Amino acid sequence: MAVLLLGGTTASGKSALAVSLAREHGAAIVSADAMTIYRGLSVGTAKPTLAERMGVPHFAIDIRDPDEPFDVAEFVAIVQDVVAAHRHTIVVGGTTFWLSALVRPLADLPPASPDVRQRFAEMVNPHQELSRIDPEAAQRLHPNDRVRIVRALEVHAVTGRTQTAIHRDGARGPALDATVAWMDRDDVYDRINARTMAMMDCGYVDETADALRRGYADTKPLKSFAYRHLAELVTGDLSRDEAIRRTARDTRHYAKKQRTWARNLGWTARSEPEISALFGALVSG
RNA sequence: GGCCAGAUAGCUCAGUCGGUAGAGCAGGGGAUUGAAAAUCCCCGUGUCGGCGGUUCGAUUCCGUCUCUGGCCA
Repeated sequence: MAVLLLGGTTASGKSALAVSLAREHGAAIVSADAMTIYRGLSVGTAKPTLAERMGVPHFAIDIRDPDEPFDVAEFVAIVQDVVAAHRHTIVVGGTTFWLSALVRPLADLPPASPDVRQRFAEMVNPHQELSRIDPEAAQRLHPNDRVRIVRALEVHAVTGRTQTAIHRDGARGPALDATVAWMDRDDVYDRINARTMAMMDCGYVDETADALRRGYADTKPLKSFAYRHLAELVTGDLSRDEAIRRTARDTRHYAKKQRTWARNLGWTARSEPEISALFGALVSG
């Protein structure tokens, strides 16, 4: 039984490699991607096509509508199920936080509680409130990082304990027994630029317009850089060139942030042949 | 060949009434424990085109050369 976590910068070619390895060795694939979970958003998320997925069972793709919630913990649970049910598994994707949660398991924190979260989000100075409740967390977090501050307050409100204390208890379960590989390439920026252009010829605009028509304008994926600028193009607030430019730029920034994760997790890039050999050894070992 | 305008950060340019310079874009570094393609923080030394001159001091003024535009021949 082999489990490979294949991470990489966006447009590094990891999905294609994952599929070819899965075909060769009969593995299942779990997509570790916060965007490809959404139905109806395929072009802008660079989701592998049905043809590309052919012959390989894929998981965590098209499992939510754009307005439905999903989080890391659910992702981890999917991975665990798939690993338990299949001989070999490849978890492939660029959502580094999700990948890291497999290797460095999460603490026993409660899931999101929208009502509670909403309450704190409306606070004028949540950071001050957090200083009172969980000083260590407040110290750790920049006063402007409202998302994390509100989350820490939410954890306290729901559990009666501070996030800091729960973190101190340690992980809820063991790390996944898996091998990690990271992919990157020097020309990733060029590939991102080219891919963004190519998406325009594959129905990117129509897909965005369609999502807007269905009332998903304020949902998470439509607010992400994958659709934010395209949405402005559809509504006539942005020129086509500018929408493409900004989308490609944000995608480049995203790749850079992925590199930061990889660096800090100690994941160094390996070539495709190296990764193929690695997985081959895992499968037969 | 003559005249005019430029030459400053990777790019586009601003600016310094003479005290060695800063915006946008691009780029880089970091944080990250159920929103993560989200959210947040930090980062600008560059022969101011070359060489001379004036000056205590020149990227700034003057001369000259080179290059790039434009106009006139």
